[in-house]
Amino acid sequence: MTVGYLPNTATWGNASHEPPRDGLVATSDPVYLRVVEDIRRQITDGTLPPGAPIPSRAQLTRKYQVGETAARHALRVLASEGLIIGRVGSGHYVRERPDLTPLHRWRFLDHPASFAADLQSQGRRVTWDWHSEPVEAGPTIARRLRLPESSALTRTRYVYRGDGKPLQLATSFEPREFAPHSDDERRSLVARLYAHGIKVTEVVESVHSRVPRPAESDALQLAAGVHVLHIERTHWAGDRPVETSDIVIPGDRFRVTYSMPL
Amino acid sequence: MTVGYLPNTATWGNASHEPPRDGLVATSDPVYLRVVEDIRRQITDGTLPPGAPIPSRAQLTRKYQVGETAARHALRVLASEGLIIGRVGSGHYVRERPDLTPLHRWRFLDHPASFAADLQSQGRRVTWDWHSEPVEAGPTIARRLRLPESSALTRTRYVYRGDGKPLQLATSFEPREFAPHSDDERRSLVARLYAHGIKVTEVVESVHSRVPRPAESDALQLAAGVHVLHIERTHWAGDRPVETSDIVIPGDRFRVTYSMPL
DNA sequence: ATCGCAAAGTTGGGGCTCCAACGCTCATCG
DNA sequence: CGATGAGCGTTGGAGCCCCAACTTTGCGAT
Repeated sequence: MTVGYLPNTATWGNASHEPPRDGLVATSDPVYLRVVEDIRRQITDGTLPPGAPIPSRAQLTRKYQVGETAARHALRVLASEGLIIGRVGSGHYVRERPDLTPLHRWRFLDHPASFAADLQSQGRRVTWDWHSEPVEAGPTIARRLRLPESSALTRTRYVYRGDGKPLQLATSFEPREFAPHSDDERRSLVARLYAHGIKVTEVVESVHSRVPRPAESDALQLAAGVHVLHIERTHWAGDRPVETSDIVIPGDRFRVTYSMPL
Repeated sequence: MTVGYLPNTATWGNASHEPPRDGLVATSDPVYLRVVEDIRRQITDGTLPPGAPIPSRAQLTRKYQVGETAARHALRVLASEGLIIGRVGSGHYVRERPDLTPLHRWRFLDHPASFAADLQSQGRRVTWDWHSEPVEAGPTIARRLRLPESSALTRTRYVYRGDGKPLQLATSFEPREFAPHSDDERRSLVARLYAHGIKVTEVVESVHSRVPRPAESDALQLAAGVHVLHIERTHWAGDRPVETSDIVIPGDRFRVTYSMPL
């Protein structure tokens, strides 16, 4: 069935065909954008509340008089924007966006796991495990710790979980001579360094957003399209960096807050 | 790891064609993912440096023995991740990612435009303009300022530009009676409030990452797939919030840094 | 040696179709 | 009355094709 190809009515110039027909024209060039914009508007202005079903591909083609490709493309764009989420066999729905749990970075500053402490203070059960191993600094970390690239460091990787689900990854780098040897020593970085005659005076954090690396996406069980917040934290003793770590958290579930007294 | 799925023998029977042929098979479920993962790996490990050309659709179909749809889909995914960028008529290229300019949020705390001050201290020319208008608080801002929803506020929208290009959007909300009436008053929020007998004691910032709203994407001239960093900043006088603003910056060009003394 | 132009290649918008895995609903059977 | 299963609808992967707008390249003419 379906022999030869039909003319394929106007891919580009559908000038003469129909009068505007749909409310305000807008005539925005790509057809799928008309669909995207219309649905996006309905989501942001609340016409379609979280959980509401989005018309299916078939329905969209009818409603907006577009081909299946366009309908499909529109849905994919909205999904990659995180506005809707598709469930196979069921349909697309307006994404319930979990409200962003605040992480109060300035409290619990010297705590074995400030992250866990903060969440626990919010009544969540947080567990974590870690793994330490000796490494060489390498270019990036060497620059951050102002050490030669071949410096002997201890790298500790942490995985934090809330009620089983992974919430945060952290990787800490510190000169090997400072590394903790017991669980007790691990408790406080500041106390540990103090025992070596080093007084930590300042903690600097640098926050940026990026696409998760595949391993992170995997470890944090991230949905497609969600970014991560990457916090580079460095402990300083005067003008000397003594420890640095990379903290990675799902961008769709957390916000980090900082308080600065005047 | 490795969640693993089912066999998935070629959907539309070209089953018998050729033997695996390509290095380690991996057989990861969707075909397009094989392409995505391979290219992503090459980009992240530096095999494909920034600016390097990505094989075209046609070349990908040959190289990976996939259909055009899959090749296309792979490229779209990589583009929406911000790893590559497509130029019509030319090809796809590994995205040059501008290194992240740090914004030192704790310096210049009470400056008319801490943002501009920071960048100017880095030797950039920053200009900005603003527009004020009276508004009602509305649910969100009312909560942030702990005021009734119908409170009379002044909203000021700022657009900051560096060498002409837009870099940051900011929207500030403050009770109408505190709003500046002259350029001079605008200079310092803290001084202005002090004139009303209010002593700002603390600035709290909450950082999260999200997809830009269309208007923001437009105003900041964002490429597809880049997120924004959204900073909610509130000035507090004791336990009373006196001003709050939303600061939006391109997530692919900036990082925000905070310093916390111990 | 340089200019101009045509051919070839590439992206991005669209179109159509097939199919597997899965969800939902409803009627039928025990 | 409750469980079960068939059928329909929906997503998502995949394939193929057409075309407009644009870049790049290489060739031939000046």
